[in-house]
Amino acid sequence: MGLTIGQIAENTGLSIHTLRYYEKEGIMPHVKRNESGNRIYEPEDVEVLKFICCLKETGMPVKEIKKFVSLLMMGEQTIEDRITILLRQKENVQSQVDQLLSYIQMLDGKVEFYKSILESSKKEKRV
Amino acid sequence: MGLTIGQIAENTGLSIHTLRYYEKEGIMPHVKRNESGNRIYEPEDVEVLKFICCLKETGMPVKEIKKFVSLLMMGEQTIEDRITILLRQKENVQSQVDQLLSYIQMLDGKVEFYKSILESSKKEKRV
DNA sequence: ATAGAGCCTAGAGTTAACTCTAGATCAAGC
DNA sequence: GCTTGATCTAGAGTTAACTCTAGGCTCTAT
Repeated sequence: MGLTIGQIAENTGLSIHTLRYYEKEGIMPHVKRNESGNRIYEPEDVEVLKFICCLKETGMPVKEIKKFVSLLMMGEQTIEDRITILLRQKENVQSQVDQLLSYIQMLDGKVEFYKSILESSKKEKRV
Repeated sequence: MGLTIGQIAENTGLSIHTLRYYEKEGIMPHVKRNESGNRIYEPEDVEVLKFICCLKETGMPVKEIKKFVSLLMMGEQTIEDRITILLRQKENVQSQVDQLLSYIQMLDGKVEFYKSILESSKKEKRV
């Protein structure tokens, strides 16, 4: 068993092109092939892919993801390095969240400002 | 009074090139010039620029920022449209935040998993 | 009056991350 | 046996958002 590239594209939202690109670039470890050379994704490949998407979506550049994946493929002696990378990434994401929350404040402030302009122009018309 | 492009670059962190590019692309309204043709940024320009940075940092593409800025320049009759855009952007940012928080969970989960591997390999050595 | 700093424009170049194309294989169904 | 649909590779093309270059002003300090 295992899924074809088309099925994976379907249920990750990534395109087939992107999946092949990820593999070519070493962002995704090599995936097994069947007799006719087609990629077959096993459940653990799907897991890895999802985690890679997490790294990507939180803004880790492809080059660094590549580094992380190469640690992955080197086995258990790289676990401490992987922890270090992930903890740094987590801090990173946390400060992104803080930034975004302050931008929400800013957007809100502007909306309120605009609303107050609308209010006062309504009053003017009423006068 | 007013600030030069170099001073603005200094205190926004944007490069001089980027500031000119923003103006050329209509992302930033036209800035006044002095007698010798150099840009002079007034406090209100700085305000607008900061807000543009907020839109950009929250993921609004340059094309849409452009649209927003053109509404800005059309005056008060576009305020309702601006509110609509900003509220949509706010929702947008809120769901980014939610996403990021769930990714933090995921990173944490992986770190814990790695730590448990380290723990159990320590025990093995001790045995 | 000249050297240097900071500014100008137009337009070319770069980078990251895809995205697509061409030409080929291969298994399944009519 | 032939078409259709999914897959393959290598490599070219695209897009967004800058980033830089060349060649040219203008003000200030020596």
